[in-house]
Amino acid sequence: MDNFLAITKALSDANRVRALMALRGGELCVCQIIELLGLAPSTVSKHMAVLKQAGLVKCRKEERWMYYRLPESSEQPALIRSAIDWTISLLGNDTAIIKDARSLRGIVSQDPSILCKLRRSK
Amino acid sequence: MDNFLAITKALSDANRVRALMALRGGELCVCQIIELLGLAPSTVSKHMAVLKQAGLVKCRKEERWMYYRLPESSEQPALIRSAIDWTISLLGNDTAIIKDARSLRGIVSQDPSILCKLRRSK
DNA sequence: GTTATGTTTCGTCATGTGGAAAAATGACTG
DNA sequence: CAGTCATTTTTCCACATGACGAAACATAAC
Repeated sequence: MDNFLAITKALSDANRVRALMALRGGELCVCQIIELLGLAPSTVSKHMAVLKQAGLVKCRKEERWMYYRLPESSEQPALIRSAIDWTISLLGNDTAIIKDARSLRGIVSQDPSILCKLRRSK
Repeated sequence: MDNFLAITKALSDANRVRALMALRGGELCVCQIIELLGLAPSTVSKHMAVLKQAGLVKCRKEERWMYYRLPESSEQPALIRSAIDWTISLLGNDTAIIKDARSLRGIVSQDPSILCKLRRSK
């Protein structure tokens, strides 16, 4: 029950769901998710921690950057796979999610360091 | 997205999930759900309203009693059916849910009016 | 040591959960 | 048929939790 509630709570916020769905195309750096959602770094960091706590995402640190990704099949309990599949099946055609996928194409085409520079200069 | 979030929010509270799962065996009167959850009537009423708003339950009023039930196939959009099936598949074997199913057998064996009388005398 | 990236801490505001009391609705009774 | 009782919902309030950003902190590259 606790695992289930951790998942449904993690999925009950629009920004977290957007971040989760954005990872369908592969891992993303935190600064790329910040750019996608348009939120403060601290807020995005906490959202990702909630998703991670629920088991819905994994992360790895490479040099300066923290990358988040969907768990691979091998590290995916049935509960998690089922939740992600369910979410994708219900939101794959959602307007906001499709819009995010479009803006992501622009975001991932740039190097993370450029995104960070641009954000600092705002 | 809004429908999805209404569902995940409704499913992110243990008492609401317990109430939803309790309806698997058929419709229940509010006073039976009050007995099952051990919460105040006003609290249970609000929980059921959240589930109803999300489309996860339907209700009908008969005489003094309000009965809640899972939506039938005919009145079940794919989004809802998928959510309920998903919840059942993940929680059907949950300890707390099984315990609830057991205590429900005692609760439904009594007439609703007896339950209400007992509660008032507490 | 300085700069860059992300997280943690802190404070604020909004939302959620809970119960008591009042209100709404339906049934019963003298 | 006015009045009471029974059941559920609505309203009100207290308290807890959650979302957000700014600033301080941690960690890694240069």
